[in-house]
Amino acid sequence: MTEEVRVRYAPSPTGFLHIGNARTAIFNYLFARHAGGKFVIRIEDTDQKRNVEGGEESQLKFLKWLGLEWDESVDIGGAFGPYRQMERLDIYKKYYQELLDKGFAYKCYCTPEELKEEREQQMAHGQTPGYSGKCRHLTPEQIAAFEAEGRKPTLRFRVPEDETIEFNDMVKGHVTFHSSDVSDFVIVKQNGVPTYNFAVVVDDHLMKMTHVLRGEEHISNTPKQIMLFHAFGWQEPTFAHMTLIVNENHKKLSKRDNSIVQFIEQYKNMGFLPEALFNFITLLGWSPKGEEEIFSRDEFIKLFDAERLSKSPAMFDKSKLEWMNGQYITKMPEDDYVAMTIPYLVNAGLLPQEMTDAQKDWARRVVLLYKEQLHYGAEIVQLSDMFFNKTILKTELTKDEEKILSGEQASDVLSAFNRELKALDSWTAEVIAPLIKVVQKETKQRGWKLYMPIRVVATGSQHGPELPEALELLGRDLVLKRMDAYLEKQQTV
RNA sequence: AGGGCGUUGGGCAAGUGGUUAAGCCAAUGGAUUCUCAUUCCAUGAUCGCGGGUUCAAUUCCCGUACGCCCUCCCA
Repeated sequence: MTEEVRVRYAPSPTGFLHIGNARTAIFNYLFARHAGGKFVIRIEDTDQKRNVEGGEESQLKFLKWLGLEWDESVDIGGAFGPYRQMERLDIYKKYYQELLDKGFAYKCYCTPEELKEEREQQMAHGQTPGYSGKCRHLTPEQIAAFEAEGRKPTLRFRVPEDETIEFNDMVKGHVTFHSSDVSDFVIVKQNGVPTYNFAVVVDDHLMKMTHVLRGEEHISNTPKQIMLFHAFGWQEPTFAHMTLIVNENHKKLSKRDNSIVQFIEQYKNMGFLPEALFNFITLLGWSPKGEEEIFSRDEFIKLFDAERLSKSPAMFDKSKLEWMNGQYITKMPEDDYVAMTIPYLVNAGLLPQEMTDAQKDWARRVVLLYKEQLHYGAEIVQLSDMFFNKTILKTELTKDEEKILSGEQASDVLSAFNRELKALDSWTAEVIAPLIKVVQKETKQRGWKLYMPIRVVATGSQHGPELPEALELLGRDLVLKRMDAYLEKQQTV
């Protein structure tokens, strides 16, 4: 019988969910679901100083928003709880006591200051920084003396002298470390709380994790953890160290990096869709077999294969994300699209909070004009700008606009069109469109020379959606005012 | 400084001991269109560098450069 696959995403609540976190969570999730196994979320909150208020909540909230579901965690419980490390202190105690009793660990009375100085000395002499092992063989008298001083010890793991630690990484292949490159590391801090490297091992064992998929930055922690597994006589899980995600400068994405939008919440606020983000993030450091790039969550579950995790760093390509999100927006149901975009216009003060049915309908039509080209929700504000800018007569024209209006034909076209528009008793794209043809016949102008003058004067911009519909939505009043104002100015000049 | 890992066109990325070295994004050029957008077509890599193994290497081995990660009483 094969063991049930169990994997976990183990965030520390030191911040909100960012791209890197999300990627790790997604891969674990896909791996578990693909194998029909369990996906667990465990909160690693042993660094109380760095924990931030709301961090844990935010992690779960945005994971859920992205479409992940988990089988065990702080919020829904499970058979292997508690799932918050600070609630597992008693459990850890039993295990580190065991290591102490068996001589795998010892008490270290060095102060942080002493250690820091030691490190700096080593660096200054060009040596590899690392703990010297000073407290490895303390006599009972020395210990008593330290205790009498009121010093509180940390617990350090006694790293074996001359041992090769190796493992088969699902991504990197065979990886080897030598124990002499690892110095005795702290497993329990002065305050009695275990460190990450210790707690992970105990938890992963107790929670029966079969695989550990995590970021590559953990690869050098792995030998430490393996030594702990061995000290306990436990079988270590299979490791998979995923590529880092790097920014445009090829640096690891860090929470403090401002060159890139990091947090899932920010993407949500900008109007990125969870499906698109999920899709995009999954393609960071992993690739499917064929040529397709757009996949649903269920398709990913079916396809996911850890063999195809890539070894080299993935760069976060914002423009591709925008493209991908645009693909999802294009396929979105119209109602959803409208519901997503309108709030951005309201927030920008361009639309009233409370709208009449007519206003709603108008806004809907405006917004729908851009459905195919919108990359993300917030972009609607700039894209639809021409429907909210009520300037009658532009005073400053761009070079192109000047060129468009300077032609002799421009005024003819404009006055002819203006006259036709005024004769209209209704105002819809359907009745406006034929008028352009009428003007075409009358002035013998067509194409660029026909449309552009009208567009520039009536809409105030040389770019925009289909002219007749744009004019309809701009409204009769505004369009006529603009044309009149322009023509009048032409005459006075 | 030590250890680990990586290196395929601007970005992502597939792939193989002998191929025209996929595909996507971006860029540029072109076609269509009143413009933007859309759509379509086109354009670009001697696979970091040097050596070796081999009839043959981007693919295997060694070295080197560069990059990144770790070396914390952070995770």
